[in-house]
Amino acid sequence: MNPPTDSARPSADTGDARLRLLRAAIRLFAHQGFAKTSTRELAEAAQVNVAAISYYFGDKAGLYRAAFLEPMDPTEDLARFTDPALPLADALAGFYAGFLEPLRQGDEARLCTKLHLREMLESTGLVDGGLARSIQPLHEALLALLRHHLGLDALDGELQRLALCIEGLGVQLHVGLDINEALAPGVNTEPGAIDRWHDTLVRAALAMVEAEAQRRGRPLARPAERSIA
Amino acid sequence: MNPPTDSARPSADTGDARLRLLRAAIRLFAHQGFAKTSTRELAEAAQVNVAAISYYFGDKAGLYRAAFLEPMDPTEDLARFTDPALPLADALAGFYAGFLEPLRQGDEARLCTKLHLREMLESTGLVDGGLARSIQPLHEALLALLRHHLGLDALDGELQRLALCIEGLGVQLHVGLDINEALAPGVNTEPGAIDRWHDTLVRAALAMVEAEAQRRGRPLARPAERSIA
DNA sequence: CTGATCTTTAAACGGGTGTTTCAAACAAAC
DNA sequence: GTTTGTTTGAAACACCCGTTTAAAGATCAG
Repeated sequence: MNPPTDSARPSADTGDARLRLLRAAIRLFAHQGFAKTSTRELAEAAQVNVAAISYYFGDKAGLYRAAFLEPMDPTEDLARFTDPALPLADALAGFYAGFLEPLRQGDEARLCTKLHLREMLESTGLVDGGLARSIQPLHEALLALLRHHLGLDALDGELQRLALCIEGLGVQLHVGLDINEALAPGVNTEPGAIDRWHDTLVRAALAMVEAEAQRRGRPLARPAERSIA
Repeated sequence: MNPPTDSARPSADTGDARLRLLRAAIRLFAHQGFAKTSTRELAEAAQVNVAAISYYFGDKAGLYRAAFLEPMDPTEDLARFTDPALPLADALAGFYAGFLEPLRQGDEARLCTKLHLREMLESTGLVDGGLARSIQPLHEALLALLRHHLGLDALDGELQRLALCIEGLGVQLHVGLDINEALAPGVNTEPGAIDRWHDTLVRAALAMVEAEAQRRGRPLARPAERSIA
C-alpha cells in the first residue's frame, strides 16, 4: 500500500526486484534510449512484474532518474587533475583517466556513462540538473587548468573552444565506440587498446595546448617534459 | 476548410504535399528522433493528412529513410581535401569545411547533418548502409591524407587513432551544439563564431599531426620552426 | 495459529500509436 | 458532359503504451 521511498527502504534482501529493475533500466535505457524502451520490456528484462516500476519508482521517468543518478560522483573525477602542482601532461592524463576508467571496468560502468552521454546529447528533460551537476564542474575545472598553465588571467573564446576540443576528444571515445570500431577494426578491442587511447588523447591535448601557448606568444608556465622514446 | 490555396498550381510536381512532408520529417526526426515523433505530429507539421505518409512513403520508416537519404552527397565533401598537392593546413581546412558548411547555411542543412549524426550515434537499423556510405570514405580519405603528409607507407593503430581524433573534433561540433552553448554561452552564436571554430579546429588538428610527426621522428614535409630534439 | 504489513501478481483502463479504409473531390482525357 | 485514374480527408482499426487496481502471496511479530 505504501511504496517505500529511497530514504526509508526496508531490509536489503527484499529489494531484489528493485535492484534487478535498476540494472535492467541502466542497460536498456543506455542501449535504446528512454522513448524506445517500454515498461513491459523493462519488467521482462528484470524478470519483474510491470507494477514493480510504479511501486518502487513511481513511474517510468522515476526509474530513469534513479538509473541515471545511481552512480554519479563527479567530485571523484575532478580530484584527478585539479591539483595545480601537477605538470600539464599529468593533469591531462588525469583528466582523460576519468573518461577511460569506465571502459576498463565491466559493462555496468560503460553502460552508465553511455546513459549519461545520451542524456547529454539529447536531453530528455527528465533529469533536472543532471547535466549541470556532472559536466559543468568538469568544464570549469578544465578551464581553470588551462588558464593556469597558459598563464592567462581572463577567459576568452579561444580558451573556451580549446577546452571544448579537449573534452570532445574524451566524449568522442564513448559516443563513437561502435562506429570507431567499424571504421578501424580493433582500435577499441585489441589488448591494451585503452592504454593506447589514453596516450593518444594526452598527446593530442598536449599538442593543442602547446600550439595555443605558442600562438599567444606565452610559453607554457611549466614546460611539460616530453619523453620522446 | 482551405486545403489548397494555390489552386493555380500546375500538377507537374505531384503536389507539394510530399515535399512538405519530407521537410517536416527532417526537422522533427532531427529534433526528437524516430521514436518520439508520431505520424500525426508529422502530418500536422506538414499540414498534410496522415494518410499521405503511407501513400507517398509506404510507412513511417519509409519516410524516415527518404528524409535521411535525401541530400546525401559524400563525394562533394571529399573533393575539398583529397588533392595531394594541398599543404596540410589547407587540406585540414578543407576537411573541416565540410563539417562547418552546414552550420553556415540555414536550419535545413543543419538539421540534415544532425539527423545523420543521430543515426550514427544510435543506429536505428532503418537505414541500411547509410553510415558506411557517408562516413567510411571520409575516414579512408583522411587516413590517406595523413599517411601522405607523415610519409608513412603502412597503416597502424596510432594513425587510426589520430584520424579518429581529428574526425571527432568535427563531430563534436555538431553533436555538442547545444551543450557547448550551455557550457560556454556565445561560443556558437556570436558573430563569426563558425569562422573562429574553423580556425580553432584546423590549428588543433595541425598541432596533433605535427606532434605525431615529431613522435615518429619524421618531420612534416613543411616543418614549422620547431626544433627537433 | 491470527493479524498486520510489505511485496508481487494478473487483469484492466484510458489514451496514443501506426496504419488502413472508403468515400468524396479533383484533374485530365475522351 | 462523362469517364477514368489519382489525390485527399475524416474516421476507424487493431495494437501497444504507461499506469492503476484489487486481490493474492510472503514475511514475521505476538
